Amino acid sequence: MLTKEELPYCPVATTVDLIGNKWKLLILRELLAGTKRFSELKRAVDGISQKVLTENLRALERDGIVDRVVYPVIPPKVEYSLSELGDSLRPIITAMQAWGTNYILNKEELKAESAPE
Amino acid sequence: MLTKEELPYCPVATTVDLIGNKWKLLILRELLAGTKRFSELKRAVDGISQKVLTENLRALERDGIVDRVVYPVIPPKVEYSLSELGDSLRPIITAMQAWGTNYILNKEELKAESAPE
DNA sequence: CTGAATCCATACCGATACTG
DNA sequence: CAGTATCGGTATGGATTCAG
Repeated sequence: MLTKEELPYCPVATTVDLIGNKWKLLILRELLAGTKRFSELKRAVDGISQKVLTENLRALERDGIVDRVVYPVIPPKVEYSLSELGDSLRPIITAMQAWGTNYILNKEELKAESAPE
Repeated sequence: MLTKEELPYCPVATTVDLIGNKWKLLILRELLAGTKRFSELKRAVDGISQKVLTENLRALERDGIVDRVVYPVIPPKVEYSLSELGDSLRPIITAMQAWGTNYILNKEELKAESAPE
């Protein structure tokens, strides 16, 4: 967890430091839909390797955004979910989802205009 | 009804592809406040190098998010601003700003509790 | 002032092998 | 299944130089 002294003073920069990379944003998208096992996340986040997924989950856990629960069974079962802090990021992902949806829609409209039927 | 997995492309992934990196998000933060010259951006975005700033501005320009206006004067003067599309990203940055502000505030409150005067 | 073009270090990431 | 460790290629980014 970062201490206050290590944090940049700009709120946007603070947020960017914690979740401002491709993989973390996509992992958050998945966990906002609910608790997921490691293998589920691996399947859901397209193109991510096991190593990178692990690294990002560790970072999110360290920063108090993700909770990790290990079930002592065989074979191992580990569940990841958002902490309260993590869930509070929802508006950011929601805004990105809304923008992306619009972007794709407008793109298709333009395509339909320039090449009707 | 289509599930997220069945869609050709995820809206969040689309957004992430266009602006999902540290520098672009910080550049957007600056340009949302208004038109800026290259040197102003360089100064405002802490730690960015000229090369990386140029590369990211070119990418944002290519994607229709940023407008670039060159004034044919000596010394050169180039102004960057958000296009309409770029400005439509405002809710995302605003959400990040709000979250970051809260995060910092809560952090300071915790600190004050654990070490009261 | 803006920016293109180098060179070069290192950060990142995929693949693989191995463990409990 | 979940995770660590290692290796090596690639991408990223910083510093510098040159130019319009």
